[in-house]
Amino acid sequence: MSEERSLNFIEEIVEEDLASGKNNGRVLTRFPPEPNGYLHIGHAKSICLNFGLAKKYNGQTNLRFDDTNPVKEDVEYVDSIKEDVKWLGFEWAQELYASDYFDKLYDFAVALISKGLAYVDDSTAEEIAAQKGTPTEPGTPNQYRSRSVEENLQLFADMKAGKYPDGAKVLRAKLDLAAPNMHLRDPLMYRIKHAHHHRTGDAWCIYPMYDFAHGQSDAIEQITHSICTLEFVPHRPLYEWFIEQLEVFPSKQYEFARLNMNYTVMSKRKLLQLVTDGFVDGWDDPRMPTISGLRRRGYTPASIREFCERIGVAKRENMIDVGLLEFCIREDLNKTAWRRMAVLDPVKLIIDNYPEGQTDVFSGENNPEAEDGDGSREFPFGRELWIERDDFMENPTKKYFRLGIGLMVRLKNAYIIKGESIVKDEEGNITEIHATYIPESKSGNDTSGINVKGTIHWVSVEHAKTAEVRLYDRLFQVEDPSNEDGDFKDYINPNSLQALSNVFIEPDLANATPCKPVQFMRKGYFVLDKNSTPDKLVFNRTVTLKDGWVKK
RNA sequence: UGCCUGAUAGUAUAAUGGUAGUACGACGGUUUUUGGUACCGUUUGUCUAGGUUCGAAUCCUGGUCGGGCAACCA
Repeated sequence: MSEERSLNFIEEIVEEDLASGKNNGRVLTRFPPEPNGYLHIGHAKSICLNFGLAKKYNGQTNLRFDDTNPVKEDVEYVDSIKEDVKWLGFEWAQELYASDYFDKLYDFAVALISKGLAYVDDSTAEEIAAQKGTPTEPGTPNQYRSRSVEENLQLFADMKAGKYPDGAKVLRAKLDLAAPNMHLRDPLMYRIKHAHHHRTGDAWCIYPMYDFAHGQSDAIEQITHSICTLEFVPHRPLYEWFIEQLEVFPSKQYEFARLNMNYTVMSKRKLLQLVTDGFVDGWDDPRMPTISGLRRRGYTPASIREFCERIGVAKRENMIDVGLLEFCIREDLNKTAWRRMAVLDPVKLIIDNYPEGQTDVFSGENNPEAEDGDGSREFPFGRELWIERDDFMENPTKKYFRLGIGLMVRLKNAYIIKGESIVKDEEGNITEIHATYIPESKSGNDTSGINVKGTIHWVSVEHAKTAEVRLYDRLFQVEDPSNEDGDFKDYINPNSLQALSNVFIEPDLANATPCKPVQFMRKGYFVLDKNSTPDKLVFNRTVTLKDGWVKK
């Protein structure tokens, strides 16, 4: 089936390269995160693309941390990134760091200075910005641009030696201050930062900029296909210029459109704000579009890989409906998750004609999708049960086929019952529903001849365990919070988390284990939260079941 | 009034000069001891105006609209 799928434009490029014998048939990609935040679903797209390509064409992928800005980076992020990539199911050929190449990069810079293609500029950031001109006006050179090679060499060495404070000088490429492409107007190559680096410590006080680190790292590793997102398209001429001047391995850069998904944000900067401002419970809050958040929410690696496969890879801006992600996790979990019964919003059901103190034990298959039901488990039945409050309707509409006075419904894996009467408190809330059961309708041995339309889930009052259940909704109230007026945080959905502290679950659920998703029948897929304990079970709802019932 | 880049159903994504497909969604139906699943069916599209061609989503020209670019961020 995968051979029937048409190729995306990058696969086409790779196949052309393979056909023409380029790189001797070698395919080496890289995934290059900056360790300044946690990975999100957009990174998953890039991971699946880079690792998937290598896998498909017998190549390899390096994990390379783009750690050239020490003030923003941290080992916490390095560790989380490695965990997330592994969890998604991918193996990198080498774990590398741009900082591994600092010596090499320094030599590259010296080489460019020696060729008269780079110079040390003493201007302030503001002056440099002003001298760059605007997109419609060319930039103007300053006096530093004409410094001699010897002077530049000495100054750059002094920069490295720590003779100057932050911001005092920068190293710039000498290109074209009138270039229509702003990135070619003498871009910065090095800046001074007396900052502690998470790997190189205090060995350096000058750090290369992205444009003078990324392509060079690609070349050092002999990356064949360097895949990045669309905003780097205007950097490509620079990428190629440096490679050409340095006469290093000619890695090629290709750009695809990043993933956007509605009702969330997809930038590390914004996600960091949600974390630091306390709108969520950390990077792995189940509402976050981070890999770790999705994992805690109950998403599986396979479902995320499938999602990345389905969204495709192209060059046009896109906005993916979060519904597609939900489809992918339902599709996966439907086949694997064991079915259990849990009553989220309980109301008491009393079966008047069922003897007090009597207990039946019923059983139900773990998964009706599996050949043999994937085994089964037992659960007790008694005179008093918890059922879902909205599985009863006092004045049922014609199309409602659950419980009502005089209406019959099947208790899943047990008996058919008929609603008889209700008891209300002073405020008019239903406190008890009374019903009678049909003894001949016993599940698996039904001789009643009665056909009911509806089946509802239930839990025995006497035997039920309790749990906390957390229901999640979209984090934002609008499709594209970043594109609205004002601050994106103004559009946060105040009801994105609903915690139900008194949920009744069938006894077998006490054996639930983390990482093992379950389906609460008719309610959705759930997974144990990382903070769950045997004494206080906490379930996260991954996703609801698709609801084909439109009320009214 | 610069440069780069893109435009195909509601959303994504194919068709690489030769019947505009697929998936998700929506809608309808069959099955069902989950209003789930499965299965079947319906619906909706080439930004625009010209041109080349026997034939254009595809090639050419103009326009329109979207995105990116002027960080000592990546």
